[in-house]
Amino acid sequence: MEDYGLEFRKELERAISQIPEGMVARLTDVADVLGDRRAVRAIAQMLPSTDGPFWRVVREDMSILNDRISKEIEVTGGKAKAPIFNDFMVSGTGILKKLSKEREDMRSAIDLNDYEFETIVGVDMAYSGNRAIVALSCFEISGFHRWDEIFETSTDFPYIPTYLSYREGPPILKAISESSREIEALMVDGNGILHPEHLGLASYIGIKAGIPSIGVAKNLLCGELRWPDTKKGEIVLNGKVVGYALRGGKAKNPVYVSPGNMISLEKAREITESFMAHRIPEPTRRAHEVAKKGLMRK
DNA sequence: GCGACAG
DNA sequence: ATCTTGTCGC
Repeated sequence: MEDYGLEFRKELERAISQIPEGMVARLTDVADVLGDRRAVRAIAQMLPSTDGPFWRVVREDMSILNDRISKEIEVTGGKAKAPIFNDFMVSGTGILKKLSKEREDMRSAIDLNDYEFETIVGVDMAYSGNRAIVALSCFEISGFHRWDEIFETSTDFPYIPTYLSYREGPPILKAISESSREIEALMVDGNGILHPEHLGLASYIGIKAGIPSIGVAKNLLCGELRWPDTKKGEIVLNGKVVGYALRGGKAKNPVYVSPGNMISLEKAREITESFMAHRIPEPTRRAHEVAKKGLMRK
């Protein structure tokens, strides 16, 4: 499978290794080298296990991330007193720019027409360190539960807002291809076309697997929310309705539904609504439980 | 300066 | 996503 996790790490190490002794580099500048400022948190988290002088990376306000830098330069009040290095030599535009373009090219493959299916499979993941569990829970459209399956994998790509496809996409696609069951359609934990580039995890998986998919997220990633009535809200992005906010059961907070692939906005909403006895629709809800339990045993 | 940022 | 105690409500 695409090993973007390793590529991400290698690119980070290549950048860090260029920071000379006596200087520091800003986290945001390092993130820019990799292609997207949104990766700052992921990078900050990865730094301690990165080959090279990772301690020379500082925050925007010059506050240090690692004590080891105080042995090389002056640190006052937790802030580094050293010139900022930002003359990175880079071969390309950064891995995240490349991945962003990959999604942009995939966008034309999204099909928002309706296709028939009698069952839908909820997908979710649970993590424990490097260990990752993918759970699939199949339901009939009528609401009847058919089966559950779990797969053990791993993920190296970090969580970066808007790049979830590269963290959870490969493990999920692997599980789908390894499954011996018939998988007609998917309900994914994450967004479909409700995404800055109109291509979230649900669309990514739906396209790669070639089946209908619906995205259901617990938090709003982007877009503007409009509530014509109290039960259903429209999510507008770039002047278009790309999804709905739905409230299920006695829940105060809504979930955000958007079509992934091979389904219309309205059918994605209708199917999701039919599974909303609780806040989280049943397929995804059950997959979440199954994944969590799968992590426990063994 | 403040808000926003799927899992 | 994960780390985590008690607490409020049905």
